[in-house]
Formats: sequence, structure tokens, C-alpha cells
Amino acid sequence: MPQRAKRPGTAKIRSAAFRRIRADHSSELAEDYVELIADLIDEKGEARGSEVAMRLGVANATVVKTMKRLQDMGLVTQEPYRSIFLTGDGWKMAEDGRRKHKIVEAFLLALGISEETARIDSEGIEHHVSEETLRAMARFLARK
Amino acid sequence: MPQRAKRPGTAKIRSAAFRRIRADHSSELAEDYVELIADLIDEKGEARGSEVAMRLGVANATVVKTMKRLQDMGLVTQEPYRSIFLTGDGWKMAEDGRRKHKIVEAFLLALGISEETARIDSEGIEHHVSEETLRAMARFLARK
DNA sequence: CAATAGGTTTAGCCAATGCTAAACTTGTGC
DNA sequence: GCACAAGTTTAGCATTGGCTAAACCTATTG
Ligand SMILES: [Mn+2]
Ligand SMILES: [Mn+2]
Ligand SMILES: [Mn+2]
Ligand SMILES: [Mn+2]
Repeated sequence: MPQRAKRPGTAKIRSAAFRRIRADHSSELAEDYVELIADLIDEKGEARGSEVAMRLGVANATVVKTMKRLQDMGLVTQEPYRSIFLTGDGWKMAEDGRRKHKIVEAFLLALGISEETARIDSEGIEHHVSEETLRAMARFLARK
Repeated sequence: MPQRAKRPGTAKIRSAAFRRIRADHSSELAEDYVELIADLIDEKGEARGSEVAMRLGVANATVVKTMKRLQDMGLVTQEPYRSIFLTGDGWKMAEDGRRKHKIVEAFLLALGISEETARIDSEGIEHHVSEETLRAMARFLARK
């Protein structure tokens, strides 16, 4: 139907935000995994798949499957029945995740939010803040 | 292997945040769809599937499939080849989404973030802020 | 040093979200 | 009124990220 004339849209521009979100989501899981693996290595000396599963609240089989993907992405290495190690890229991603996570959580606390809520909300928000927003949060923390 | 003794963990508690995030993600898509449909109805008098697809930056077929799910959830109604309507529940979800979205976006702007970035970041952050955090943001806006 | 408890992986299933290409409607304009 | 361009839906496929149950290793321990 040649009906419904449409002017050249701003729609394409608007869709950028949604595209960004879909991109964020695909990296989000990887970020949480490597950050958690880094924490386990630092805390207990090694990261076992079952411990990752427990902390994330998912089944062991889910972690095994995800590890294969993370290996393909070059973020972790693992031998069957052995614990998990991070590659150089894995450590880099983990460090960057920690950096963002710390800023967001500290910012929420500075805003007067309870520890419990700050911990929970920051776990989700951290993946959707741009560098510009992180800078603004850091600025707020510095001058507050 | 009865190796590696483990003390009764705080892991279960910690996993709550990740469970919340997984829950957030499953409602996130529905929220963005109904909010966008509400906007289209208000702006142009009707919401066409193809317009939704364009604004979200996805294929038409993807919207058709998602609409089926949203219908099953009781959020929208649609006849084949016709435009999309929101149910009472759909409007309620859209209004709630708008409310959160506005607070988050206004908050980011008040923090000194550019319009472009505030628009993009708020599109993702809105789905991961608890009511407590929203209240803190509103408080900041009020007294700032 | 062998049995076995218990951690780990495999197999197979499901739902959600994307996509492209092909088929199908419908509103307009001739 | 009909043809057809353009908008919509269907069909079929792929990936991600969950799950359970069954099979498989391995480190401790008797
Ligand atoms: Mn994190
Ligand atoms: Mn996280
Ligand atoms: Mn929104
Ligand atoms: Mn959104």
C-alpha cells in the first residue's frame, strides 16, 4: 500500500540507544563472569566452575556451556575437571569491570542509598553507563 | 571428590543480585515495547509494527514475533495487518516505564551529562533501578 | 592402592530474540 | 473496479542462556 506517507525519520537516530542496549547485553554476561572469576582467584586462589555457578545462582551445566563461549572469545582458559584461569584479555576486562562497578556502587552509596540496594542496583547499572556518565559520577564523588 | 571443604556460604545471598538482573532483563524488552507503542499512539495517533521496528532498529519480523508474546502477556492487542493497541495493563506498564525513564534521564542531566548521553544511558539504566534508588534520584532533583 | 563420594561434564531439552527470504494483504491511483 | 507497490506476516534458521538427568573423573580415605 502506497498509503501512509512518511517523512524522512529521526527514527534511525533514535534507534541508536536501543542498539547500544542490545550490544551492552551481549557483553554483560561475559563481564560479570570474568569479574567474578577474578574475585574468586584473588579471594581463594582459584576459581572452580561450581563456585561460579553458586555465586551467580545458575546450574553447573550453564557455567560449563558459558565457559566454552568465553574460551572462544579468548577471555578464559580451562582444562576439563580443572579450575578456570583468565587470559590477558580476561584480566583486562575484569579490571575494567571492577573499576566501573566500584564507581557506580560508591556513587549510589554517596547518594544515600542503602548498602544492600547499592550492591544490587550497581550490579545491573554498571553495564549501561557510558564513560561520560562514569566521569560525572566520579566528579560527584570527588566534590561531594 | 570429597576434597575442598566449603563452609556454609554467603554465596546464596550474593547470588540475589544476579537473579534480580536476570529478572530485570526478561521484563526489559516488554517495557521498552509498550513504552514505545504508547509514545507512537500519542504522537501519531496509531502504532504500526513497522514503525516500532524502525525505532527499535530491528527487523519487522522480529516485532511481529514479539507482539505475539506481548499479546500472550495481555499487554497489547492487534488484528493482522492492523495497528497495535495497548490493553489496560499495557498502559499501566507504559506509564510506569515513562515515570522511571523520566526520573533517570532528568537525574543524569542534572548530574551534568550531555543530552545525547543522558538519552542513551537512561534507556538502559531505567530497567535496573530499584524504587529506593528512584526516590534518591528524585530527592536529588528536588533539592539540587 | 582401590573404592567411592562428590564435583564436573555431556546430552538433550526449552524459551527468548534476532535475522532473511518468500508469501500474503491492502489501500490507492489509474 | 483492478493492479500493483508497499506494508505485513510466515517460514525457517541461528545463537544465547537457562534447566535436569545421566554419565564421567578424581582426590581422599580406609
Ligand atoms: Mn560487576
Ligand atoms: Mn554486573
Ligand atoms: Mn524507557
Ligand atoms: Mn529502556
